[in-house]
Amino acid sequence: MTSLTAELSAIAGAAFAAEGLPEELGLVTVADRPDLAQFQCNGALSAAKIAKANPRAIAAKIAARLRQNAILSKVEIAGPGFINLNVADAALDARIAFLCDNETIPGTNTGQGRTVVIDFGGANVAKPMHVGHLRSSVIGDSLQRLFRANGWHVVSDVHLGDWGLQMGQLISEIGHRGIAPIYFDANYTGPYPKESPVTMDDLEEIYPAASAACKADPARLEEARKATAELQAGRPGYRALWQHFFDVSRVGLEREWGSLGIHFDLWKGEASVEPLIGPMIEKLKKSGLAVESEGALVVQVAEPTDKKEVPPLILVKSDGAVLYGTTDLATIIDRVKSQNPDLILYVVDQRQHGHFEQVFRAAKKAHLNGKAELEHAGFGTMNGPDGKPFKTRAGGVMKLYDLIAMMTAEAEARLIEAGLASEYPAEERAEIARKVGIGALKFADLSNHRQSDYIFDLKRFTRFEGKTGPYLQYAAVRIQSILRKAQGEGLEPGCPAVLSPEERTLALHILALPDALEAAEARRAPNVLCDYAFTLAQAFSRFYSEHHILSEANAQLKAARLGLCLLTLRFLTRVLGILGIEIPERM
RNA sequence: GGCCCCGUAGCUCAAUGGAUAGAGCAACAGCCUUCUAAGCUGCGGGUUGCAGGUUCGAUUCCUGCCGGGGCCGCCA
Repeated sequence: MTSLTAELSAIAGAAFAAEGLPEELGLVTVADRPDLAQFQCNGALSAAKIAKANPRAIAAKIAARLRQNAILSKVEIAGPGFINLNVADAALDARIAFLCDNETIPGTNTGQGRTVVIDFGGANVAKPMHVGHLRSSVIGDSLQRLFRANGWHVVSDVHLGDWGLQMGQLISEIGHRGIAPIYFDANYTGPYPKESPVTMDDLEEIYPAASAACKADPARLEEARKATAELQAGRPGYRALWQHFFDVSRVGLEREWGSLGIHFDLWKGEASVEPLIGPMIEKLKKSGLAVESEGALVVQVAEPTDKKEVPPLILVKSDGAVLYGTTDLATIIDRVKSQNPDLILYVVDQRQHGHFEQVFRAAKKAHLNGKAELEHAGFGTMNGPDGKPFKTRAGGVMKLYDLIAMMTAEAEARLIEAGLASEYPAEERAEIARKVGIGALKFADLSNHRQSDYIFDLKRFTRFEGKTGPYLQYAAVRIQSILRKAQGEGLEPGCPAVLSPEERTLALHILALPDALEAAEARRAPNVLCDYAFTLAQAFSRFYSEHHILSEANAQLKAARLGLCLLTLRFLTRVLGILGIEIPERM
């Protein structure tokens, strides 16, 4: 599906070219002034600079050429040289008819089969997911859906944190507690029990205790460091214990992400690239990139042009253990080898920007990244009402599970409060509340600009009025309801025709989907799609309040309007789907 | 101290260098014997932190300052 703006840009581009001007000047966008026109082209203004000519004179020449084209019903010059354009209703009808005849799900093909690896999720083994994981999960998932819609081959990888100091902390804590002495017996080499000595619940208690112990006692921290290094060096008991942590955690994490409708293609982690680390370090040493500094092995990544001080990337600590920069580097090697991607996208907290800069520089210096662009798509934090990162009332970190439960409960309270879904079976109402609660949370998160922080506001997010997830879900549900009723009356949706201003605005917005998809991809910005979905729902609401559909006497007109309902529903469902938001059957 | 991000309506947030800076919430005034009023229509609301610069044109790009957040070698 190509957008109207793309079609018009091509037409205007040809006109500029015919005047001996750059074709790119023909870029046509949706008008900033809907009161004046549907579309605009600002190329004459830029052309004036290039050709050192009067912009209005250039605009006049372009306009004369554009008027030859039947797709345009209006071509006007305004202000210093804006070219304002309207598209003929017949042209709109033709394009809408094409969409109705084709069941293909609208998307674009900016990807053209290129491969992108998207690294998101950011969870750690043995640690419950908390609110800090929400944004990476929700934004990352939306981006993987978006890139797929745009014709990319997407490989999503959860890249679990499973190889750092926290593993050593857990191991040494378990050693202290004497829970499973067999794993600590240096003389015993296996086999080890198949059953994990700890459950996920155990780990959730043990990890904070281990972390606190290390904070309070330097000796314990030293122990944890030693255990980490030994784990990485391959001590069998520790490896076996580690495998139990991983397996137990994965079950819990899959359930948790599953409840959010989020899935990963790969469940790799830092540890999975462990076999690549040794050879990588050898190679870096040989090439002279890896050098010793203050007892550690590092790669210098500072550039003479740097304004700031860029610290070296540490590959191996003085105690022999590796850091996440090391595994990140090895992971690039793994991904290039197994996927040969064109792009690797890291959906990780903005605060780690410096870290990725180091890793990317090191990777490029060592030519590890193949043909892949390396890009950090950072995001801001979800804050509490005080503007500081979100905490529970007690001041602790809120678990993601609890946050979702809170959203769902609030959504159900709102449903009951509004007297909705009250006659539905309790089970269905709970399912609606789940979809609405999660939809509210995702939409609130995604509608903010990715890089900025935002304030969590339970009441505002779950509101059914305004720019919220529930409003959009409701808009879709309402259309579904009309179509169901129509079906009950034996009515078939027909091909829409643009007859009224409301229908025209709605049709124009439907045809603008590719622009939204492309802009969202280019900026890695789901909020663009949130805007699109909201504006689409608003345009539909205006159409809906202006034209009664089922009571329309003219059968042909009724079918045409039902067709517009169906098309709007398809597009709304599609966009919400890319945002990872489900629509209930009814509400 | 150095560097990065942010500062837009009362509140929460948008806006590839373009016209009169937009939404939502809140306030006010209308619209339901008809498809779910969780909606629609109308109405206000701004020195885009401050001061310069580049440009025909700046919320956007550059410089400085003020304010908030973050990062700055052996955690992730």
